[in-house]
Amino acid sequence: MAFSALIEDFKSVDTSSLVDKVEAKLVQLLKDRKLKVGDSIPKEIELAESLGVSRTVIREALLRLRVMGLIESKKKKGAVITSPDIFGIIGKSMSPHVLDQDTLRDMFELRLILEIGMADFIFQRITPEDLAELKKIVGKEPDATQDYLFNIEHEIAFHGKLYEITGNETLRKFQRMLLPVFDYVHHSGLLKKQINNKRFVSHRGLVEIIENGSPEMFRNAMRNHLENHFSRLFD
Amino acid sequence: MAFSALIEDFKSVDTSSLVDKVEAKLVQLLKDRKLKVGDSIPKEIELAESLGVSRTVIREALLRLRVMGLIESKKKKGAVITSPDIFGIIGKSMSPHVLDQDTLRDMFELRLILEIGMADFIFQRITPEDLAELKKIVGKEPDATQDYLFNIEHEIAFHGKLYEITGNETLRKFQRMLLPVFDYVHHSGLLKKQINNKRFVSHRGLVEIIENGSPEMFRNAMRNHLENHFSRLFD
DNA sequence: CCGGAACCTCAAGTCTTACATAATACGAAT
DNA sequence: ATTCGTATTATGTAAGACTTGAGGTTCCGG
Repeated sequence: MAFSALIEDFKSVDTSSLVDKVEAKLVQLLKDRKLKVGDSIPKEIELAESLGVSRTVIREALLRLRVMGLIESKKKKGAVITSPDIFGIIGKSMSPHVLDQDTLRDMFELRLILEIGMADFIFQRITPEDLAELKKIVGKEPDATQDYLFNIEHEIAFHGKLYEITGNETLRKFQRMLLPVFDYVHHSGLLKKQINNKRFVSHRGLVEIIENGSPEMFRNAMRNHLENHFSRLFD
Repeated sequence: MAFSALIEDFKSVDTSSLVDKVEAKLVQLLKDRKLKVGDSIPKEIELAESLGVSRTVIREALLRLRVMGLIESKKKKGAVITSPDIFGIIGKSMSPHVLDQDTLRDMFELRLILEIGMADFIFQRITPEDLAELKKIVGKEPDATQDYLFNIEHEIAFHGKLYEITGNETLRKFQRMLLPVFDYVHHSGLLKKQINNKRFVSHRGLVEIIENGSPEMFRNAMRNHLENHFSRLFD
C-alpha cells in the first residue's frame, strides 16, 4: 500500500517545536557523553552557536532539563549535571488539589501496597538502634481517646520510621510525597464509607512481630493493621 | 545566642530568583481559583503587566508549569489547565543512565515491594476475563531453556497483567516507569551476586493461588517467586 | 440559506540586543 | 600571606520586533 506508507511519512513530519528538537539533542548529548554527576556542559552561547539557534531556545531547553532535575545551573559555572531527585520534583508539582480523583484514590492505595510489601526489607536491614527507637515510639502510643493531632503525629512517626528502616531512600521520598495526598483523601469526602476506628493489630503488635516474628507474619499483621483503610476501599 | 538568631535571620533572606516567585504566585493563583481542567489562564503579556515583570520571566515560569504537566499552551488559545500525568512526566526525564547507583538499586527494590504488596487489590478486583487471560498467558509459559528474549516478553506480559488487574492506573504507570530501570539493574553489574536461575513458585503457581487461594497466600508465593531477585540483594 | 475559500487577527514561538547579578579569579595593598 | 577590591564571565532579567499557526470573519458562489 503506497498510501499507508505515505500516511506514515506524513505522520513523521516533525510537528515538534524548535525547543523540542534542541531538548532532544541535549538529552542525547548527555547520554552519549556518559556524563557523570558534577560534570558541566557547554555555555549557553556556545550551544546556541553550535546548534544554530538563538540563546532563548537554548535557555528554554536547558530550563526543561533543569525542571526535570537533570541539570542545575549556577551563575558563573554554567550548568552541571545533577542526579535527579525524582520524587522531590513531582512532589512540588503535585498538591492534592490539582490531581483528579482517580489518581488521588490510586495514591491512597499505593501507600497500603508499599507498607505491606516492604516487610522483607525491614527485617533484612533493621538495626538494634532502629528497634530501640521503634519501641520508644510505641511506648508513647496514644489510646483512641487521645487528642486527634497527637494521633496523627504518632502515626507519621511510627510509619515513617518503618520506611526509614528499609534503607531505601527513594521509597522514603516516595512516601513523603504520598503523605499529604493520603491525608487529603482520608479526610475529604472522596471515599464514601465512613472512617472506622476499630483497632486491629496495634503499632505495639507490629513491633513485637518485627522483633520475634517473620516478614510473612509482618505482612499479615500490617494488612490487618491497615484494615480500617482497606475496608473503606473495598466494602 | 544573639548570633545564631542572626544567622537564622540571614538564612531567611530571599535567595529565590524572580522566576521562582512568579512561579509560586502562579501556582497559588491556580489553587485559589479552583481551576478546572480545560480552564484557561491569562495571556503572557497580561500576566507580565499585572505582575510587573518581563514576558521572559513569565514565559519561564509558565514553562516550568508546563514541564510539570500542570498546563499546556496552544498557539492562539493561550494556556489551559491540564491534569498532570505524573509518571509520564518523570518517565521522560528518567533513563537509567542519569540515575545514580543507589537510586537504581532503590527502584529495583521498589518493584519487589509493589508486587508483593498489591495482593489484596488483585483479589478484590480481578474479573473472570482477567483470570482467563492470565491462564492464557501462563499457558505459553516457556521453560528455562527457552529463548531469552521470549522469556523477557513473557515476564512482562504476566507481571504487567497483574498490575493491570489491580485497577490502579497510577500503579501501572509507575511500573512502566520502573520497567526499564529494573531491566537495566538486572543486567548491569550493579548487583554483585550472580543471577540465579533456580525456579521457585512459577507463574502457573501464582495463577493457581489467585484462583483458589487468598491474598495472604499470594504474598508469600510472590515473595518466593521473586526469591532470585531478593537473594541477589540480600546474600 | 449554506459552504467554503480567502483573509485577518491574535497569542504563543523565536530572535536579537542590552543590561543586571552573582560567583570566581586575580592582583594590589596592608 | 591574608584580605580586600576589582575584573571577568556566564547566567538571569528585560524589552522590542518579527514569525508562525490556529481560530474567526467576511464575503463570494452555489
